[in-house]
Amino acid sequence: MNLKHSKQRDCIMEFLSTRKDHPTADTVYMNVRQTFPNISLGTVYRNLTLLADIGEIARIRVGDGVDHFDADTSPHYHFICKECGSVIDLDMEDMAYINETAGKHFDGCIEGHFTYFYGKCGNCFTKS
Amino acid sequence: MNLKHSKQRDCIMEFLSTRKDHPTADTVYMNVRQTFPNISLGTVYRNLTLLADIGEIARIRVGDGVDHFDADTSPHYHFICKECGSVIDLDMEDMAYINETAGKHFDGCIEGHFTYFYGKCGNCFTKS
DNA sequence: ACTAATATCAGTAATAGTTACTAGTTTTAA
DNA sequence: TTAAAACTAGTAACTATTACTGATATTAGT
Repeated sequence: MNLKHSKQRDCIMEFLSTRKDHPTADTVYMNVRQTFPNISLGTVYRNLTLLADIGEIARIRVGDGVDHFDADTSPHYHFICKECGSVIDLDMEDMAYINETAGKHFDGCIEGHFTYFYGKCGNCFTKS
Repeated sequence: MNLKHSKQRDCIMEFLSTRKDHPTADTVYMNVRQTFPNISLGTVYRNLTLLADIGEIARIRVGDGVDHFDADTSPHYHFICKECGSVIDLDMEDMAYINETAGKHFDGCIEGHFTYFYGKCGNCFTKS
């Protein structure tokens, strides 16, 4: 896969870098349109997929049926607010050790885990 | 929500109880059609959603873009095989304590977590 | 710089999974 | 027995995503 430079892709990447809230493809689309009014949603999807494939960004699936994207590819856990749906980074150590807990009575090979936490974010918690 | 009895729902529930492999709505549909050849896919979805809402079954989202369903509603973790995609129950203790680990530097309220493990299942592991 | 190869684009159509609508059928409480 | 309401099959609609198409932009080699 021989990459060529693309202004649209740069713009998508740059936008994602400014955000810590793990936007969806649609949010990226809305924002990138301020720079490229004619950009296609397909282009956004194609580039997000491409960037995720080459490891520049991370695709995050939190079970809400929509893919979220994160320019921070360092391993970290996420929190999803049940009220407002926002996806927030958690500051906590890696839990690789739970893979061994899981593997104790399992005959296959456990390579890793996906974990996300849910509840109420700071904002929604103080409101209620 | 006042429930009425329904043969179709019974059949769906009964089929799910016989399976430990967390079928998708489509798999349920295919199998229930052997008893109700004219059952509608919509009916299957509606009843799976209803049963999940009242807590009779669990809806499992493992990030493959398809909802899986489980008649075993006791809390337990799942393993997803990267090769064959099968969803397998894990025999391991609950890890409620990781909620506190996650909450240490977080200002909201952590109520729970979703975790699933991935790798190669026993079958696919011995094959390779 | 020029050109050819090809990655990329915008626009649109197609797909998959799921939910919503509709008119007719079952279930069940009175 | 009956009538309200939950349920059904069939179908249309919806959402998120991917695939297709002909035109455009990028880039390596001259």
